[in-house]
Amino acid sequence: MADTSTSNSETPRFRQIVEALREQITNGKLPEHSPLPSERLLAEDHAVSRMTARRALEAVEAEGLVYNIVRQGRFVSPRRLNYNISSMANFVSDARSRGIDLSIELIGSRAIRADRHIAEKLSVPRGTQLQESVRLFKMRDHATFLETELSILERCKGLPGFEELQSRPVCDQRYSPLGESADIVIRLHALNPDEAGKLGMAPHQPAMKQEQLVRDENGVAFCYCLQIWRGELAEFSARSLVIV
Amino acid sequence: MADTSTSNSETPRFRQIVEALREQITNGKLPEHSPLPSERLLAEDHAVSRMTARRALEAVEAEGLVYNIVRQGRFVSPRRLNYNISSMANFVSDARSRGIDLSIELIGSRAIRADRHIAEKLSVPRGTQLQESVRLFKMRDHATFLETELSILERCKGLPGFEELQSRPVCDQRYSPLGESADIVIRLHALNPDEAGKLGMAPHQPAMKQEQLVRDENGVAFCYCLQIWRGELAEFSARSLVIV
DNA sequence: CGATTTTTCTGGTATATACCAACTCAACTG
DNA sequence: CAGTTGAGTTGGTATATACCAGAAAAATCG
Repeated sequence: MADTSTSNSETPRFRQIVEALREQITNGKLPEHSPLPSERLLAEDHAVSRMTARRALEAVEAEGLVYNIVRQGRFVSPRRLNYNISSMANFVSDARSRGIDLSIELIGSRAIRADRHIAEKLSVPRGTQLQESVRLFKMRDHATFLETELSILERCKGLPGFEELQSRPVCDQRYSPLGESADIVIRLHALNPDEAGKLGMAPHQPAMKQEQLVRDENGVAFCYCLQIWRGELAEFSARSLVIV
Repeated sequence: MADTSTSNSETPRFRQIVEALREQITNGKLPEHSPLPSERLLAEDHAVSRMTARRALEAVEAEGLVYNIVRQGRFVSPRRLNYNISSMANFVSDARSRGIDLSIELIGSRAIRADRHIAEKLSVPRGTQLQESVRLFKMRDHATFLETELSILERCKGLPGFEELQSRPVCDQRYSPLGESADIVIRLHALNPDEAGKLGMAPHQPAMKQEQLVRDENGVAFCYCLQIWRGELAEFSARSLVIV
């Protein structure tokens, strides 16, 4: 029986396997979307147990180099999708002009009433009528992020093309007549089962959350937008003034 | 022997334990920095194996509710530290004015020469002399993020107080004479062993990476700054113009 | 040849066990 | 009483095994 401890090698075995996998991916031996060896095969190749091989695969997954389709296998992640928060309104056209095959799928759209949480964010009374739209953004049919938009119906229904444009992304010119500024918050987020399902991931996986509170020229909020990004695909950029 | 499969319950056992833990934390039964039950104890409490209890603890850890000190235990995370990228220069004073006990430890400071990677970022020839400063930011002695600052020596050594201020954070007024704007990139990042050690975490844990490229009034970059944040403590905010 | 069934593959969950390294704290020693 | 020792704790790594559910490919059937 092999040594089950870590005494004779300073770096754990699973991390050695991680190194080997990372090498193959960054060197381009494994191109985007190509399959990695399965847990069982990798275990055999490196003469370790399946659980150890699995830990290695989970680690490269956590690094963002690899994504996972539940009972299908693990694949090399595509490049990240940049979201420039200094130029939100042009996100979709910017991405497409860079040659990215970005598609948007409308998952749901309905009228709801504000609960306590969202009412507080938008500074409206509880029960205020809101329009909720949920969209899935994909790169080359690969789910990238989920967007939930909640806008105050009373404020937005007069906007040109509001009704028919539910399938378009938030803030993509649509709000030009109203939109002025947005408060943005970005943080790490662990996927809940619902989000995970829509993004084709496992729950508890690390992801990125972006919240946007869009205000009109008077500073009054009229739209709250929540984005949940696959962590390995998210990249937020901005240009900031150092001196205020 | 208990049922080892998941057939009779739709939600896995470890996720049920996650729910229970999350409940205790968010309800305030477990205050900040208080210890969670150990893996072995939790396993006994819920009548599962240690590995299952461990997975539950790793999940709440991934959610950011809990942090881990390697051979000591797991503890409830403190609140996040906000970093306003629209007001970088005032980060430290802003935080302190909100009553946060923020301290900065200078881990290293030395002159180095630009390698290919950093030379490209700063648009300088390889081998250019740079000043590297590494700082650890702590909240109440709790490591929060790691900052590596690389500034072009030639450009910065004339600045008032450059030498003695190595222990102060980047962009904290210090660069006022030069600083004008910064290009910022934020993404998910898995800790490498070095970063993990300095932050008191395990490698491969999800973290946040912020890169800043600081430019002078002519748009010429003179400082590159890399921040590695504990994922559960990072919160980036900004105010953005929707219409450009 | 097309439709259906079966087998094989995938990752997901779960257990029981084992040893290691580092930390804590109480007991002991000088 | 300060310093050391040692037992007990903690998480980290690793194995071997087992069954499940779903996807895909192969074999079979009509």
